[in-house]
Amino acid sequence: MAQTLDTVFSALADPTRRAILAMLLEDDMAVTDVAEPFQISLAAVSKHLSILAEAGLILRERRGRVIWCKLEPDAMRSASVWMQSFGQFEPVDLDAFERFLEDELSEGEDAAT
Amino acid sequence: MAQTLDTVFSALADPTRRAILAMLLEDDMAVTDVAEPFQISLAAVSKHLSILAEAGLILRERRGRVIWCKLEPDAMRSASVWMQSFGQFEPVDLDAFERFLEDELSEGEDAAT
DNA sequence: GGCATATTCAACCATCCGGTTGACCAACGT
DNA sequence: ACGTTGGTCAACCGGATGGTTGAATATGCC
Repeated sequence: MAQTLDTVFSALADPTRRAILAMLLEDDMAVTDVAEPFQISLAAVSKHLSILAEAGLILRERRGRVIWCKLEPDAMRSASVWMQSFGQFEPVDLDAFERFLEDELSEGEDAAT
Repeated sequence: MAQTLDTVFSALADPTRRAILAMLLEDDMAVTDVAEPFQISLAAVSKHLSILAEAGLILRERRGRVIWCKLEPDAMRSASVWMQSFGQFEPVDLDAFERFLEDELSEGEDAAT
């Protein structure tokens, strides 16, 4: 969990990882379930999850033989503050967000195809 | 100016580039002046500027034999919206921002040393 | 024209990144 | 105890990234 601007921004720079975060926004998920919609190997997804965890963006917690992934959105705060300082963007537009999320999800899956 | 989440986030993932953006927040600058505080070659800085321009984060405009770099903070909007949607962060804390900026600047210069 | 200044281009290098595969370890069911 | 399921590790591969240097281009000055 280095959680520097470097690690956070570069974690967010990959579409697969952003898609994973969007999925985790819905609910906590097991690694295998996270991997399911993507075409890449489980090992590759596992690496992505490690990068997200290293950036502090998710937590992984073993329960039995399943490892549960949980979003840790607080890790984005410093990066968000950094970005916002560059322009006084209007408060979150949820409609716009929905659209982004959908684009992102399909993008992520396409990328994995 | 692709200006996708991919290009914006990966442009922001480099400390030198973030330092450059912070410098441009103060004022428009010529390429040579942007390069001055860094220890890396002018060519390297020029590449960083290309990446920032490609992400839509800056504009480069030739005036005489000098190329002026200008911040284009609007390019951060979609990325900012994306991030904010993950947690309802409080409105920008300017004090916190000042601190980040200073850290970033010294980081960037250290990184270049 | 000829020189200096501002910036990019091109080739090259080492390292990082995202992916793969196969071996490995852990925990559950029977 | 044994096989199965969940997940990571290790080695490898090709392509991107950040840096370098030296040549090339463009503009301004005398």
